[in-house]
Amino acid sequence: MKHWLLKTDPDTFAWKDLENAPGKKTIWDGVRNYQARNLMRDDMSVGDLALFYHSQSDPPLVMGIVSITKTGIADPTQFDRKSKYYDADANPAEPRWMTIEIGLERALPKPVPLPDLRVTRGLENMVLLRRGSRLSVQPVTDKEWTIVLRMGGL
DNA sequence: GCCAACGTTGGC
DNA sequence: GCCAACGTTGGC
Repeated sequence: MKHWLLKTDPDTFAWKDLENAPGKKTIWDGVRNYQARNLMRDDMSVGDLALFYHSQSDPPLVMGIVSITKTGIADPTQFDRKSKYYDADANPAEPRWMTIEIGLERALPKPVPLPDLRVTRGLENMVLLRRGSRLSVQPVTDKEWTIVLRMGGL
């Protein structure tokens, strides 16, 4: 089983939105970056776990744990003219933007602030902490996973 | 609000 | 194929 980190701007979709979603599940739509897409399409499996991270908050926080509940989903927003993620070049026969469905596993008892991650030994190479890192879907090593969960009170 | 870093677009 | 211009992300 692999571990991941999913970044989201809470103004767009927050942890509480996941808590309120039917079945506490959601399609992870709107990702428009090829590297992120490739990770979701090629490397994620049902049952993998991911950290749910709020960017653009003060401070940015790791909020909780989600699981990958479905893979190989064509992001419906690419075909939706009314969506801000609409892609005029997307072809329904060969969808460009593939995504996943996630389900809530559990909230971290203590959400972990980004500044704490930055000063924690063992996380020096975490993708999230790399300079200029903007990737919204990232791999997390087993070691990093264990450290972050412990910081979060698990 | 600022701005560095990054990804994409498009002219050549 | 190069690279300048542009738009976006996201920490601060």
